[in-house]
Formats: sequence, structure tokens, C-alpha cells
Amino acid sequence: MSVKNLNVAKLSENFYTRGDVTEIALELLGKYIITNIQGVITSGMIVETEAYSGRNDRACHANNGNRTRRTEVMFEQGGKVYVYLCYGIHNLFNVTTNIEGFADAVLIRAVEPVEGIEWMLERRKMKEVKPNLTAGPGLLTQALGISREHYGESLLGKTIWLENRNKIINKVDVVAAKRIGVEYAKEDALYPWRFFIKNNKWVSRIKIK
DNA sequence: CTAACGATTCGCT
DNA sequence: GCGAATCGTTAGT
Repeated sequence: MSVKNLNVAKLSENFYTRGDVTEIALELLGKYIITNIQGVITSGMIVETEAYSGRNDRACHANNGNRTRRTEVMFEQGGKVYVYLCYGIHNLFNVTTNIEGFADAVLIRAVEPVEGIEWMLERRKMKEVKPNLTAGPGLLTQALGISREHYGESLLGKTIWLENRNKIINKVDVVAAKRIGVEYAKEDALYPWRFFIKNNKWVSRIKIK
């Protein structure tokens, strides 16, 4: 048995194929995302997520069977990478969940930098470590080197994956709030499906309107 | 083919 | 706090 890996486990298929996307979004807090982009390894601890349901959720791109080239991957079995371009500028990273035909996903909104911080600084063209390195959905993808090239890849592979490193997040330190920037979803925008770690400085700064 | 619109971020005030 | 940036996706002609 490898001692070094005793407390580290890549999240497996049965983590992603479960049916309760809000529960998964909550459980992803404190998990780690690791990328190996052409041999460059960077990682971060997830501190903010949002759940999107393929059924009865007008905020979800794949809502109620809206199957298009962009949303196709969400209809596959969970455990895949869904990256899309937002506002013509930013790549947003989601992990797909649920079984084939059920198009659920979790948007990763913020991570706390862990490994490869020098590479993250370079990718973000920054000189010092501060929250806008990775505290936002369009920022962490830059820092971790994730883009639409990775659309559809398996999270069980060797490029992008998640790990459980036995970090415990106490439920009392988690906040559930409504999701950001989805007002077009009408009443569905009010669901408390955004989860973040209370008082964590790596949670995204949200725009006040 | 055309046009409207983002699951956001940054710089300037 | 406010508005610009910027382009793929989508739905409609």
C-alpha cells in the first residue's frame, strides 16, 4: 500500500452519478481540483459552488431537455467537464452529475490556491497572491489552465480531476444563498443553490446592483 | 443569415 | 458604483 496516498482519493464515478445535484454541490466544498496541463500541475481547494438542475431550473442551460451542441455533454453520464464561454470572454468550469439523460451540473465558482501558485500567477499575469487570482468562476479557470479545449473530458482521466484530501468542512461554516447572475431564470433564480465557505477570503466578490 | 444576449471581470470615477 | 469588453450560442427570419 502506498503510504503517501493514504489520505488522498480521486473522486470516482459513483460520486458524480448520484441524483441530488444540490447535495453534490455542497459536498464539493473542501474538495480539491487538480489540473495537469502538459505536465504543469496546479490545484485549489473548492470554496464556492452552484448547483444547476436539468429539470425545472430555468437557470440551467440544459433545462427540460434543451439539448444543443453546447449542452450535449450534460446529458451524458456524470463525471465530465462542461466548460462554456461566458460574456464572450470567460471560460466557466462545471462538473456534470447524475446518470445519462439527466443533465445536472455544478459550477465551480471559486477555489483557494494550493499547488503550482507560481504557474497560476503567470497565467493570470499577476505578481502577488491576492483573491482575484482564483476567487471567481472566470478567474479560477485561467489560473488552473482550463478552457473549452477540455469540454467533454472525463474527470476520471489525467488532465482535470477532483480529490478528497479529507478536509472537513463543518456544516455551520457553509452558507447557502441564491445563485449569482441568473435573474433571467425568474423564480428559479431564488433557489438557495449557491454554497460557499463562510468567511473564506477566496469566495468570489459578487457585483452589487 | 442576423441579432440579441449572457452562470463575468476589470478599469475608471 | 458603473459601463465596456467580446464572441459563441441560440432562436428566429
